[in-house]
Amino acid sequence: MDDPGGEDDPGGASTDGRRRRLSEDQRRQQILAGCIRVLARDGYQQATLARVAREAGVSKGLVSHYFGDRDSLMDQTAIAIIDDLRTGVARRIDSSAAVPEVVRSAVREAAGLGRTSPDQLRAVDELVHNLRDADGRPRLDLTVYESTYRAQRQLFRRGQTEGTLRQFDTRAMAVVYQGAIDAMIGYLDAHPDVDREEFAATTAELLITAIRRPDGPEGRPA
Amino acid sequence: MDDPGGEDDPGGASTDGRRRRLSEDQRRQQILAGCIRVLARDGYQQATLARVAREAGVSKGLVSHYFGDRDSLMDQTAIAIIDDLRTGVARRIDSSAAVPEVVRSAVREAAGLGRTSPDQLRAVDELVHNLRDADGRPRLDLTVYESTYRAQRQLFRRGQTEGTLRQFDTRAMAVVYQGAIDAMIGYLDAHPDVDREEFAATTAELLITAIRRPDGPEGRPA
Amino acid sequence: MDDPGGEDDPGGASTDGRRRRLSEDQRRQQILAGCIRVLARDGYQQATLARVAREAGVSKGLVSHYFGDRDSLMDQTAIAIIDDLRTGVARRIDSSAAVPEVVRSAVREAAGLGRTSPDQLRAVDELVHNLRDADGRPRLDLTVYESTYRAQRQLFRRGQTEGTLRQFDTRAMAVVYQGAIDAMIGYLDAHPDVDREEFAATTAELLITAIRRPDGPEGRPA
Amino acid sequence: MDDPGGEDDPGGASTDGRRRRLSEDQRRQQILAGCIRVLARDGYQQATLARVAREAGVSKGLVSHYFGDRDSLMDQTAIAIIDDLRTGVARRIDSSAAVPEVVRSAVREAAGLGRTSPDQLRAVDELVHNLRDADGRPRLDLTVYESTYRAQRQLFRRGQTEGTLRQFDTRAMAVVYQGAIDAMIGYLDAHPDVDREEFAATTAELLITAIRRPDGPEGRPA
DNA sequence: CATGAATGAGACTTCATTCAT
DNA sequence: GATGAATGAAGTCTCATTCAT
Repeated sequence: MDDPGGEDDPGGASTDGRRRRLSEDQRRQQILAGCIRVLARDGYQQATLARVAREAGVSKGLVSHYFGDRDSLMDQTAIAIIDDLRTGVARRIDSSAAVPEVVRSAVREAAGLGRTSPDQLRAVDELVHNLRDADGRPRLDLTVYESTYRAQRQLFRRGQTEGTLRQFDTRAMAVVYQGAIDAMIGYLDAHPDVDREEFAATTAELLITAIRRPDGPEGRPA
Repeated sequence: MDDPGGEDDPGGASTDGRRRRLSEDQRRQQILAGCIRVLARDGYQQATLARVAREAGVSKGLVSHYFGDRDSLMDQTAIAIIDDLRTGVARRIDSSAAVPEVVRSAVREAAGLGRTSPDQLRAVDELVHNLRDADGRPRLDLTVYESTYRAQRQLFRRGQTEGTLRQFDTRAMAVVYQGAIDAMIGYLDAHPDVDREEFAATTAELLITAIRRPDGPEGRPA
Repeated sequence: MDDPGGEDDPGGASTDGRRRRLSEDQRRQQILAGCIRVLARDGYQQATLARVAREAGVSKGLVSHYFGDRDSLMDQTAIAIIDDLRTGVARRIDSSAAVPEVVRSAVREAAGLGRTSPDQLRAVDELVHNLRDADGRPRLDLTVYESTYRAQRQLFRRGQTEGTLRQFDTRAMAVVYQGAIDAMIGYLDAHPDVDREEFAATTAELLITAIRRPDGPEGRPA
Repeated sequence: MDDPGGEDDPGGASTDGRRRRLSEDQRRQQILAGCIRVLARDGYQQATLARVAREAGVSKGLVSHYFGDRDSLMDQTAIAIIDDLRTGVARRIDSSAAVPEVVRSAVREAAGLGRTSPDQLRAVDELVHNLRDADGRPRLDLTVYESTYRAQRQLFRRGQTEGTLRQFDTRAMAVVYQGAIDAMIGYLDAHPDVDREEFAATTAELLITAIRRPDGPEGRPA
């Protein structure tokens, strides 16, 4: 192999002082990764351009070059994370299964994210709570949650139609459900000693208990 | 009394040009109220000392005088809000009632807070997500939630002992429960058109369904 | 006099490290004076806020506090200089005298400005040539010159009516006249060794020769 | 000739994506033309290397390659413009004609430049007012104007010797004359609606009136 | 030769904090 | 006690310059 640059250091600071010319996409990924790490570790306020650049192993100017101003960087970081997380979870869930099973899978996957993508979760939390529009109003709160709620209500309605779920207000349940998931993620993040699989399974059963058809064909898993 | 300023203007900017000499406690309340309003309206980042002072109708210097530096002001604001909210909710709930009834009351009260104290809720949310220790780690997340979880687990255990609740993992359920409450508050805040009472009642029943003893003495409300 | 602050240091940097609380007007004057000196000495580009602040003997923050952003500072500096110069010259000229005499006075006063207010002249020159609107177009060029031209054309017309001046295009002459004045100021500024009074008198006669009624009542001065 | 690029695109951005290999001189002209356009349109401050390069249709690196640093580019641009303008005007003027006629031609040509070379005039104005030596002092003011004044004084002396001009201080008159020309150019630039030929002729007569021998052989033009 | 990705110095601006009044 | 003028430490952003490709 002639390629002297065989190392792959995706998202890591290259600490050799040399300039490296990377493709635009590689650079953007590198910077996004640094931004996510800083957000997760230091919070939105401390996620200054200087820190992001240092974490990504690039100069401050390059961050501005690729992402414009700070607001834009944070916006794009949020979008990238949300997209990533959704894609990943969606890929690992068989959403055509019986609804209680989908709920189990989704809770399990959500808990799994806390292990596989803790930085992304913390970062997106920072972003959701801090990004604001130019007029000062929260930027992501509504958009993100509304689309999530919509998908969950559709899932619940399917379960009701299929008879695995009892009748209930899908809107309220979507809020309860998502709130429970987020709280679980936060709890697991704060308590690394807890058995994640077990906690997720327990949580899933609690939620399923709230929604399943009491005498329905879906009982507890063996 | 010669004092012409007999008015009580709790939390409002005094627009008469005269300095008023208020008791230390009144001043602190005045400043805290301003801080809460700014946090709720503009978010943590924009809650600068200048804005807080202007909103409270006092000088910047006075804020520093009473609360030290910004971090300390925010800390004390968070503590004051949490204390306020807890005291208020606790006073309006008969915690000795049957557990499902306590849950109904608590959910209803939580929803009511969104109407009576929206600023406090938004402000405390900002604070919980942004306050950090000197070493950069989140300051409130653990402390606040742990004590809440503890109280809720005790409540659930009582219900299990008394037979109104079925057996379940109280830890996981506390997390689900608190997550649902928080999500409901956020949802109601973002959707002012929703009937709060009804949404809260619906939410409460969803949660109760998850925990009540199926054939227990506690059925659904008439 | 009880006033302990008897020193007058108009426009000079107070180099004692102590804070001094001055009236808003004094501070503004102090900063404007510093800005003018820097513009005159270093040019528009080098007139950074840091230099202006250092020259004025205040902190950078104070400049922003009183003048907003850099553009606004420069705008206000330009306005202040132009106003100053016009007021001063107008006060020293008897504009009701015969027009050739007014021209002589005006040229003499213009030349005098180069001695009494060289910094203001250099500064305003920098500003006129560099200030631009938000859309990138020159900001002062037109406004300043148009009003000057207007006044001069009125003067010329009076002379023509009174018979001291011959008939000529007052618009073109206003342009020639003002161009000559500006050039003279620039020349005298670049050649400090030249006898200003004499050069101004000579210049004035050249201009008067171009406009006076050949056989009019106004001949050359003895 | 293998060179397929036989077109001459003086000063235009080449929008075909292909690199063209041009002679050094062509490249320099291309860049200078871009620099002049940017200076004329956007002013000295906004004439960044990136903009110049984009306007010229070359890369930033090439600008640096051919012109060294920004100061050097601007210097060379100024020199090129001044040289161009002088050469052009000199070629179109019969400087051996009677002096009043030379003045008429020169004023007319100066006015014509505003039509044929407005960018060059605006650009050189920006440069004259902004270029500074390393020690911060104006770079072009003196040099440029001194040589101009010298040439004009020689012209005036010839007129005095030949009897077409009266006796006057040639130094002061050179200043008046050049100031008038510059002012006229600026005025015409700001007032495109004005009849340039007529304005120039009027201006020329005003100047000639100031300097011609009253009873000399040169009267007004028919 | 030519490009433009990458750097880093430095400008502007905001704001927590101090302190003379 | 109370004020807000004043400071100075960051932070964001731009851009001249360098250099790997």
